[in-house]
Amino acid sequence: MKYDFKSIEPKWQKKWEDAKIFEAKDDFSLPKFYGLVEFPYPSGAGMHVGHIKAYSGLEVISRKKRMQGYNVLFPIGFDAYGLPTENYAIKTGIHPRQVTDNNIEKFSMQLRRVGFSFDWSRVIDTTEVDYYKWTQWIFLKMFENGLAFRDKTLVNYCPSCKVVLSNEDSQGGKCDICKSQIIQKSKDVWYLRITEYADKLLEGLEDVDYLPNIKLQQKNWIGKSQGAFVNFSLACVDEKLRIYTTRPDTLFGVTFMVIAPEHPIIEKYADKISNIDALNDYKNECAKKTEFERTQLVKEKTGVKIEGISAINPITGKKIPIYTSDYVMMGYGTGAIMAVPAHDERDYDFAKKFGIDIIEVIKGGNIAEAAYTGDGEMVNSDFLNGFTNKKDSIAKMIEHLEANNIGEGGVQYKMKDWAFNRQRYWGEPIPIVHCDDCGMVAVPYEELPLMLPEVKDFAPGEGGESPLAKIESYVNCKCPKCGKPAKRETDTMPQWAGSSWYFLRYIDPHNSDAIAAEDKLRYWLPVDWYNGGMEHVTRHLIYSRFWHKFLYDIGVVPTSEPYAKRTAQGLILGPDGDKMSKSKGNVVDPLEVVETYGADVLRLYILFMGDYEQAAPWSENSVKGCKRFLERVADLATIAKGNGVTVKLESATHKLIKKVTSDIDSMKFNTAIAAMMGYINEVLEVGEYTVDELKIFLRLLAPFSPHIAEEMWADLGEKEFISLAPWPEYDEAKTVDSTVEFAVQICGKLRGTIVLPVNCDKDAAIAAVKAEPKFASLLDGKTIIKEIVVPNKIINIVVR
RNA sequence: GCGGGCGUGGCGGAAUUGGCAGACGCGCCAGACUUAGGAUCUGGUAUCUCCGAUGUGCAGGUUCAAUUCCUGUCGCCCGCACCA
Repeated sequence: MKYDFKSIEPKWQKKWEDAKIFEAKDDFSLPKFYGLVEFPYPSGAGMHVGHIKAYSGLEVISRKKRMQGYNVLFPIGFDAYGLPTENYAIKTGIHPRQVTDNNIEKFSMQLRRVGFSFDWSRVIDTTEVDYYKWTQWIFLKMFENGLAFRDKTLVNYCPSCKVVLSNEDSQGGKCDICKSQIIQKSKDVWYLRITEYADKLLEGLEDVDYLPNIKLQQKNWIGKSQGAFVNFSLACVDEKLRIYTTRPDTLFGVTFMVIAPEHPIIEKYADKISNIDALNDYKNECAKKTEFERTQLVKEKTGVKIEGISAINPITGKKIPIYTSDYVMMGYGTGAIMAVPAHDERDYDFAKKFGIDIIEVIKGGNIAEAAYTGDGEMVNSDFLNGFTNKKDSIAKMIEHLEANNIGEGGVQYKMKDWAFNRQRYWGEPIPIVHCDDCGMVAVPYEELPLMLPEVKDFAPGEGGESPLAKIESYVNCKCPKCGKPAKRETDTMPQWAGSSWYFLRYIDPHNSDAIAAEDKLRYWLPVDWYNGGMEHVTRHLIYSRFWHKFLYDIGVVPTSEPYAKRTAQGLILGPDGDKMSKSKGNVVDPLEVVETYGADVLRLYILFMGDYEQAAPWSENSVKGCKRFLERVADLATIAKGNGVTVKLESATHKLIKKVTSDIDSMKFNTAIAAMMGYINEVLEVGEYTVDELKIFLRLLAPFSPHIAEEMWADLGEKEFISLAPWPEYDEAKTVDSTVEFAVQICGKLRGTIVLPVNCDKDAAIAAVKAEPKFASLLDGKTIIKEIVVPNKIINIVVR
């Protein structure tokens, strides 16, 4: 058969679509499989080979599951709100709606051209009214339950994008979108109280099957720590300074305190502080630095002593000085710390620089040289002296603190509440009305969706306000509560909003009464397998788990976790081994590969290039290798004759079914493909093959390269789609040969091999080796010390 | 700094309850077919002082047997980062 992929591929893509064979059925009696891939942001650049890799894994798994009789939901959609589209609209004057529609059309065409078995009847677009109505609905539910609130705080602000960013979007002090330096700015901000779900998000990890490093990253992100809150009395004023510490048992070693430059106590007692100007100068200096710069200055500690007020160590009664320093952050704990210079490196550096006492309370180090952060016996600590286990000493101290009303045990999280608004046009409008009398009032549910209004100018205002603020007809409204004139919230939601629940909408995408029907949610949830990039495992994955857990708590969804299993694919690097980027000119266009080699080759190569979870560089020559393989497969049609089995190939065929089946389940696509290649090499060597055997092989190949599989399947007279044909079964007994080649070692050195019956017992194996002249000569005149036989693998005779 | 991972031919990578290192593919070499070959086919391809020995970053250890386990060390990658 001539391998004419250019005509084969579009033909079968059309047949699949016409027959709707990949549409999931809402037949709850069938076993189900819900495979989810991260839906793309439809950028103008079109698809990237990385998208193909991200989807190909679950594509193969879904296709196999379908052939195994599962009712498979394998959907796709578009996460279409976002800044690139809006920026493009500002630049060109084309409406973001138009830009989005064009890009989605382009992506859809490209995805179809690769032959993915997505259910196109369930496509969603987060910017469509029918979709964002429910995004707003969930927001209102959160508002109703006190999880969405407004607060004035210092925020990460990108002066270039003119937008407030979450901590997650401003990592390293750079804007996640345009990479420019972010600055700190005081602003009214919407938050989602994700911190209230910190424990649930942490505990939920116990019950899900995520890759271990993904779980770990989530744990680190949540950053739970156990410790205690301690209230330090201040001398001169009637005030307690509250701190958080993970080592309350080192309280006897506290020789000073440090508060963040922005700590409110400075302003509150400004009249008592003699060097208030110096403190304000220091604070202003710190405000100029971004958080990034602050965290970069690890070497040299800076700070100012607060003159006029000091603290009292609640346990020793000693008066200790208070300093302000930017190594203490307002955003973590209470913005104040007790400093234990002997046992904390930062406190040690600070104490050395400012000449503060250092008191050892844990034995084991040399505090004249450096802080000792290890474990050891407690000393200089009164009732804690002699404790050697840190758990015990901490427990004892917390007991003491609580008994004397000085403090109490408590926990802290690194994770902060989620800044949930953007001053941008292309996002979901926040359905809230500001009324002078009633405060913040929710738009009534029956008025949803709150439509995004038409504007002429998409650019944000100079003051950083949303473009929506310029539209008076939108802003001015009546308070839903009291009916008086009121103003609408003009900020929109961040891009993460729509993707936080999209997997629920696929289950029932056209439902106008609910997110999805209850019985459908019960049947399809949880997502059985979710695959996506490592870059999303701390933000999107945590946000969407948070939303899901909230929806579970209010009875909307039936499972506490959205995803039963989560994996991540590795990057595809450029041919030069660098990360693909336009500026480096090493980007591979998947559609060009489809044009030149075919979609089947592209899919096969991307899964063959290496371990699915590892990064691997692109190699066009290897693409050609995959092409050659499929051409050889096409030629099998001329070799295959008759029915039944080819004796020489029977066990090879059963072994192959076993290998491919188990390798797909564990995402070891590269070795599954290697096994298929090896098998075909063997078939060509044997030179005979039956149609029955070819049909088995084609079904194994079908999830990887479905078009050629369909074509050859049809050529063999099959009337149904191979995509729906039953997955081949293997007979375990037939996966073993009657004889097996043992490696023969003398004293652990390989001396040759010997063919013996399979499962041959130890004595017979040893006897066979001794009977073989080439081994016998090596044993001549030696004393046998030990004889080791590993069944069907190795025979080792140890001699002296 | 803390946490996680990795290190195997010229290249991508196989091989783990410790059991024949280099599967499969690329590249390369030789040959066949050919006016031609950047097509196809056949054979070869870890290294060396090649009837033998050596070899999975480096140095040790455990074992009949180590890519796999242990100790030390070097190098690279990723995540978090003054988190109290």
